Amino acid sequence: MPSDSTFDLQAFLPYLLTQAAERSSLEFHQVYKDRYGLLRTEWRVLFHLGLYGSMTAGAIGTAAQTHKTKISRAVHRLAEKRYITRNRDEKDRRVEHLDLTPRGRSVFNELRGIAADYDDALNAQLSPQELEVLRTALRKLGGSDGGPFT
Amino acid sequence: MPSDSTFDLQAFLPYLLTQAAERSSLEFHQVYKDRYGLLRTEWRVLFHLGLYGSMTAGAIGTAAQTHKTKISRAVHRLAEKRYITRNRDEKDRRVEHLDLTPRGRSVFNELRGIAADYDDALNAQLSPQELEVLRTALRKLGGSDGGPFT
DNA sequence: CCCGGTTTGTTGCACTTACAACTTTTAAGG
DNA sequence: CCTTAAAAGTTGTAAGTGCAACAAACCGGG
Repeated sequence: MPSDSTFDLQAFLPYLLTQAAERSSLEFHQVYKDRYGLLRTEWRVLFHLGLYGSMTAGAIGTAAQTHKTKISRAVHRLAEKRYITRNRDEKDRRVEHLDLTPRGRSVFNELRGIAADYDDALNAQLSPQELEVLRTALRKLGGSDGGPFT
Repeated sequence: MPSDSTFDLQAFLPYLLTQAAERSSLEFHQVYKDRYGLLRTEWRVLFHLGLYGSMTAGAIGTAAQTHKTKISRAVHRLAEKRYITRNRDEKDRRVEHLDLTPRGRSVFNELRGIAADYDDALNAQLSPQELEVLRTALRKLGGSDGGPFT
C-alpha cells in the first residue's frame, strides 16, 4: 500500500537532477571513454587545462568541486597517457603546474568539438527561455557559494 | 595557453547538471547513509516501494532508470536489513514482489519527512517560476522517452 | 513436448571510489 | 633556529560499480 502523504519523488529536485545529469552525460561519456579511455574526472581535468591553461591540481579541484584524491589519480593517468606534463613550482615545491602536451591538446580539441555538438543537441530540446532559466537555476544549486548548505 | 574557441564549460549542460545534482544530493545522502547505512540505490528502492506500494525489481529499475544489477544488490541488502520482504510470484516464478516491512515503512516515513524538509530548503533558493521551468526542463532531459538520444 | 529465444534476476571479476592516514614542504610563533 | 600547524598531494584498503556471463523460468512454433 502506497504512502498517504503528498511527497512526490518526481518533483524532488535531487532526484530529478540526478536523473537528468546521468542521462545527459551518458552519450558524451561513452565517447571519451571508448575513444580515449578517459574517466569522467580525467575528462574534467583535460577540459580545465584546455580551456583555462596551466593550472595546479588544487586549483582544478576547487574549480570542479572535486576531491583531491580523484584529481590526483586523474592527473597520474593523464600524465601516463602523455596528455599532460607536470612541472614542479620552484618557489613552492609542494605544487605542480599542469599543462597539456600537443597530444593532449589534440585530444582536447576533438572532444571539445564533440561536446559542443552534443550540447547543441541537448539545447535543441529546450526553448531559449527554458535554457536561460535552467542554467541560472543550476548555477545557484551547484555553486560552491551560498545556498542552504555548508 | 587557454583555448581559442568559445566553448564554455560553465554553460555545458551535462557539467552543470552533474555539479548541481551532486551538490543537491550531498546533504540528504549523508542523512540516510549515516542514520540507516543506506546507499543511494537502496534509498531509491525504499522510496519507490514506500510511495507506490508493491513492485518488482524490474519495475523499479525501469521507473528509476537504474541498471538491474544495482537494483538486485540494493534489494539484497534491504532484505538483509529487514526493510523489505521478497515474495515469489506464483504465476511467474522469475519475479519477486517486493514490499516494505513495518520496520522499512518506519524508516521510509522518517526519511520522507526529512526529504520533504530538505526539498523545501532547496526550493527556497529559487523563485516559483524558476522552479516550474526547472522541473519541466529536467523531466525533458532526464526522461526515458524522446530526446536526441537512444 | 521440446528446442531456441526472451525475460528476470544474480554473480564473478576487474576496475573505480571514498575515507583516512601519510609524506613533503611551507608558514608562523616563540 | 626549532617546534607546531597548515597546505598540497599521494597512497592503502575496504567498499561499491559496470560489464559480461550465467542460471532459471517462461513462451512460441514445429
